[in-house]
Amino acid sequence: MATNRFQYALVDGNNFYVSCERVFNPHLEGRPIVVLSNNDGCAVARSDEAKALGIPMGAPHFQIRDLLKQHGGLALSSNYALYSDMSRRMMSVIAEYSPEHEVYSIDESFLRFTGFQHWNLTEQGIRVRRQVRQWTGIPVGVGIGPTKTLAKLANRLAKRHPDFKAMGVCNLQDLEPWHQIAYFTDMDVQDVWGVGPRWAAKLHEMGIHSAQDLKLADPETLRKRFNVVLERTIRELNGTPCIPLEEAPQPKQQIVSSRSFGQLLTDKRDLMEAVSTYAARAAAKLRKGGQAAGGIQVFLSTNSFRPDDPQYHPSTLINFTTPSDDTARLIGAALKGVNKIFKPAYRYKKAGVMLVDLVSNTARQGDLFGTTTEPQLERRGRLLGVLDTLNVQMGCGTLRFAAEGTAQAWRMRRDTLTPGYTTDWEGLMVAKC
DNA sequence: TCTGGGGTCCTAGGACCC
DNA sequence: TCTGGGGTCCTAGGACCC
Repeated sequence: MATNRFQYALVDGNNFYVSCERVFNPHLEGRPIVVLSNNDGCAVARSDEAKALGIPMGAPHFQIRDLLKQHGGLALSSNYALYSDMSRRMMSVIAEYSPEHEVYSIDESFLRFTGFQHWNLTEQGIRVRRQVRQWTGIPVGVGIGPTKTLAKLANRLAKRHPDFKAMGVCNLQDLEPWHQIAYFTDMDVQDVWGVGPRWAAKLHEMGIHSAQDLKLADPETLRKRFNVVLERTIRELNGTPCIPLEEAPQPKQQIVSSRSFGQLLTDKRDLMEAVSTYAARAAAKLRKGGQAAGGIQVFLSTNSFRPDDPQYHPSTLINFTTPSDDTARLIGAALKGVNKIFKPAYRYKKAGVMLVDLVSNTARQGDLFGTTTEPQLERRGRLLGVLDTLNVQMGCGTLRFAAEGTAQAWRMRRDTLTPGYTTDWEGLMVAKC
């Protein structure tokens, strides 16, 4: 492989949520552990032992409960407050290794090395891995290559291939060309970043089975049969960077807040409470990003896993005359939406809101026909600021609007939630002598 | 009984304008 | 006998990601 000016490293946590739990509870080591999605629905993270039992990603909890029990395993409710905090700690360690750093997801980040030609990046990979482990307790894998797609691919080898697993680092630069071809030929095309199940099936039909096949495919032809995204993937596999490093988070284009309910709902008041809560949560996210929404979409849904039940999946969009970040206004619009689409006699499983047409709060258009004056907006902003601060400091939902309800019969299930070890004074560990 | 949530980008096709 | 064409904007749907 020719030496590029840049090299990318992808550092990501192994079985991240499970690893976060294990940091604080050593009894979880060596056992099949899964972390469940919201509402304790299905497995979203699995320990190696759980994977070895054949538990697939997304397996419904009720289908794997017995298997886990038989093997001394455990299913935990997800503790996102804990995982976000652990993520922040992990990222701050990783960021020390290059001035060019992108946080790609809760457990993954890219580093770019520019002008590090004389460094041994494999050594750097080993160091970052050791340091993250030592400082946060999280095991990570490191993949290094001349593009993001290749770094992802190398990371997969680092975590899964016996040749690299012990070291936990795979640097494509270290491999002889024939050796690289062997690894690429060994990898199914669906395991390439950017190729999902649909495209993989179509590619297999065309005789493109492995990462190596895709690398050698004609980008122009595949662009016509698929789209420009796949063309970029092919070019990236060949060492041409097409996907930029995004060091600053991009402003959001939409904000979604939705949840399945702990039980099926039929009462309109329950739905109104739930939707109000989601609208409030979305509004808080909106203000955190310094944005305002031009509209809000509300949706309800029955349980589509029960095809014999009457199905109903309505949605409606309410546009504002001027963009807003005011919880009260968003809740008001959301409730209007519920009124519009709610029909009795259905059993609802899920509801949500989506904020759309987001604009930066600094560049907001004034309300030509509105009655709200600047000082009123100003006071309103201060009030919402206090609400946000309190909810961050004292916990989400400490201060809320009456429309969100108090009993909240529809709240999600979290039967096996672990303590907020690093995010809640009550969850702090106690050392006993 | 029990099946997640939150995002992005691309494309095709229709509406509309001149 | 004869009925344009090009550009832009918007939306829905489909694919992908974690």
